[in-house]
Amino acid sequence: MTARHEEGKEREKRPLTPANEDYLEAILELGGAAGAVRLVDLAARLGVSKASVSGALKNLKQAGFAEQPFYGGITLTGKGAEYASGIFERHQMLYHFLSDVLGVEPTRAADEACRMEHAISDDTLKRLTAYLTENLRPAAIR
Amino acid sequence: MTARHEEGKEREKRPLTPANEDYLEAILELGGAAGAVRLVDLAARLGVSKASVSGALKNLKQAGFAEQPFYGGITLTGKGAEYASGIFERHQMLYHFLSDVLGVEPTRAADEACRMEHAISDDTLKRLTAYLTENLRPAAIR
DNA sequence: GCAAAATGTTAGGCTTGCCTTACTTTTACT
DNA sequence: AGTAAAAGTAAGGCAAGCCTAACATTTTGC
Repeated sequence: MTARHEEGKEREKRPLTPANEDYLEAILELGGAAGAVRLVDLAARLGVSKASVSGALKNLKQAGFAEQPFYGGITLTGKGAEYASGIFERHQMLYHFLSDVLGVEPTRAADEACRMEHAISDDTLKRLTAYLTENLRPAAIR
Repeated sequence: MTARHEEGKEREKRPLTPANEDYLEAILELGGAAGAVRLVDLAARLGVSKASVSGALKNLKQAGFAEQPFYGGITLTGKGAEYASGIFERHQMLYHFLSDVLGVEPTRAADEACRMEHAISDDTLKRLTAYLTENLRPAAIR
């Protein structure tokens, strides 16, 4: 969308929009890597309408990240689970950094982690994880 | 826009959209706190069309962040300069962390800092700054 | 001082994401 | 089995941001 952040070269493309990444992440969180989730629960979790979930799900299914064999049975494909785990991990690491290291208030930390998790690359995630593991080990890695 | 990140309570509202924040930041970077900037240069800097800048500028002027007394003379108001500085500082600190602390490659670090700078609160900025200043002082604070 | 080049603005469109309202389909309970 | 509740889909809208093309204005450079 945004032209100013031109993905000119091969700047580690993201196949999914931030919103879609959120949906994927929520499926993982509600159902685990294999469990089935209901559309209605996703809507409640994300605070959006059923219609929004339905629409987003269409993309995820087409792109091969999710499946829905019958009424209510939304699951992740292998590819989807892997992708979702990546997002989830970004969230955890950012939350950990904000909350445990910087001391940001939990609610705020969660909120900000949610918005940053779509911005960092695999490379940065790896480095952040290493940094947090090596340099500081407060609380536990969650 | 997004409902899922409900700004329900008083969750430190941001008066400007991320895009508008980018415009403001670019005005600061091109012209300094007081210097005048041309629309065309903003467009080039941000990689968008003149029309997009013109449109965004209308908001910024109406909201009292920018002024344009004559052809090409785009400047920041006091309020605008302050706001822009805040965004700029977020960018600097995030870049510093990514690049100097985590060792992320400069181009990538700049890119990711750009996208995270709209997500962090004043409080987090303060904490991040303190953390970087106290715990690590690699290279210089830039 | 006047035409050409540079600059800025308007109008009209497209995409993404989200919402509401009104269906349809499935499940669940008696 | 048959109806009420729950779940899912479709249609129509809205706002943010961006684009192009056409138009208006201002500088510039003979």
